Amino acid sequence: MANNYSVLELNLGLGNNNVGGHAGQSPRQRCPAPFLLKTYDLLEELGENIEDSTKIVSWNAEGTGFVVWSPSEFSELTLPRYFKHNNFSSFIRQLNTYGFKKISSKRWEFKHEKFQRGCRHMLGEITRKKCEPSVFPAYLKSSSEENNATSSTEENNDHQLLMEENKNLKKERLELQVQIDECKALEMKLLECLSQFMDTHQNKVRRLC
Amino acid sequence: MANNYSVLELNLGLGNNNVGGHAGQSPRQRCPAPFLLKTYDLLEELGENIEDSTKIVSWNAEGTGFVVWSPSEFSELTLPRYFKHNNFSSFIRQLNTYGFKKISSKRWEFKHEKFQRGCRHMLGEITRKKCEPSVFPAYLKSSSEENNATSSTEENNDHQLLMEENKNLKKERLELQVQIDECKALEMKLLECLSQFMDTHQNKVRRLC
DNA sequence: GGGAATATTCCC
DNA sequence: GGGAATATTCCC
Repeated sequence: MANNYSVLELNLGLGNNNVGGHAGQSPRQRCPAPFLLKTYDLLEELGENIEDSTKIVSWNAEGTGFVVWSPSEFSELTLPRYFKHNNFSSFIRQLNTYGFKKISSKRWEFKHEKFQRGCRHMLGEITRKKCEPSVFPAYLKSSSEENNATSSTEENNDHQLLMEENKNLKKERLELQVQIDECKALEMKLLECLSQFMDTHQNKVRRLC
Repeated sequence: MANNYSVLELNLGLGNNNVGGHAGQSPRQRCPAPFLLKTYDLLEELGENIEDSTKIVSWNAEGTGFVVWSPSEFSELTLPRYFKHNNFSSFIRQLNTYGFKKISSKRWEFKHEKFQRGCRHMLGEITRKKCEPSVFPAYLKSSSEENNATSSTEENNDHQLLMEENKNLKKERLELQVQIDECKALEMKLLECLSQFMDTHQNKVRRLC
């Protein structure tokens, strides 16, 4: 009773097939994130068992998205059966993380190009959004902390900024390294191309002489 | 029944007092992480209600650490009342994250200098371990975590290291940027070379015909 | 033990 | 919506 999600949890963590050697940008098939599988299954299962009048959540008419008809019931009843929480906002946060769009201001309807009825196999093409780092971001924003203006506040703040900057620098380093790798790959291709061209050319000239 | 942790969840997320402007390395008082509060409370509450013979988990005799006497019961019964899971290994992972040490090979006993019976107020001084990527090799790190090293010295040292790392990261960034520029320049040359070659080749062939 | 990915929460 | 901290999971 207490753990009525325990069975559902079994398919958690399959997402690790994602990370192996082919973690590139390829749109090829991968093991879908647990969140996507659960959300998809939830729609399929609820669609079967519940008649229209008591719909909590369902695919939209075209099957190109889904609608949460009753957020309160969805949160109370559906969410805890599939996830470790019962907060609608956490569910929305995940949708945003995976690039879903809210497509109506009047009802809770969401779409993702690769999330459609009957297309469970496409879920593997949906990826998490990545965060875009720039070295000097957030700390220009921070407005009102309860200013315990002590002598050490300034120092702490300084320290904070330094850590923030370091973190961003590390992110940036990673990105630069990726750029370099891509650059080198392109170089290789160009060189190959060039040498192949030279061979062809020589042969042609030889024949013509 | 199904959500018997719902009340306990109310104190989740108080940890946000942590993140504001003063989230530095300072050993000053902060709002303890939810994990620490829950683990502490769990020991206090269970200690009151359960007689020795059925102990699942308790403080050790000196109150300087705690013992999980029955991991299986602890996982099944205790964990889900305080956390969103019932996996002993996840609990251990959190202990490690917060710097607890397993201090016996014979039983599940854990200690953290700042985690002691009757000292709920010290929990705020326990921080998560941070991951520290390369730039700064381990040889400058202090070995023993348990030094009560005076606050200001530690802070200064930390700040020093941070600035050093920051400097190195910027240097490295510059080098990476140079690499990228070189790479791109080479690319350009290769492309030029290729196009020039193609021209020459065409001319030659034309002449030879 | 700890790295790293995903999940959940809180805040802007 | 999304940034960022903490929590949970899986893997080495």
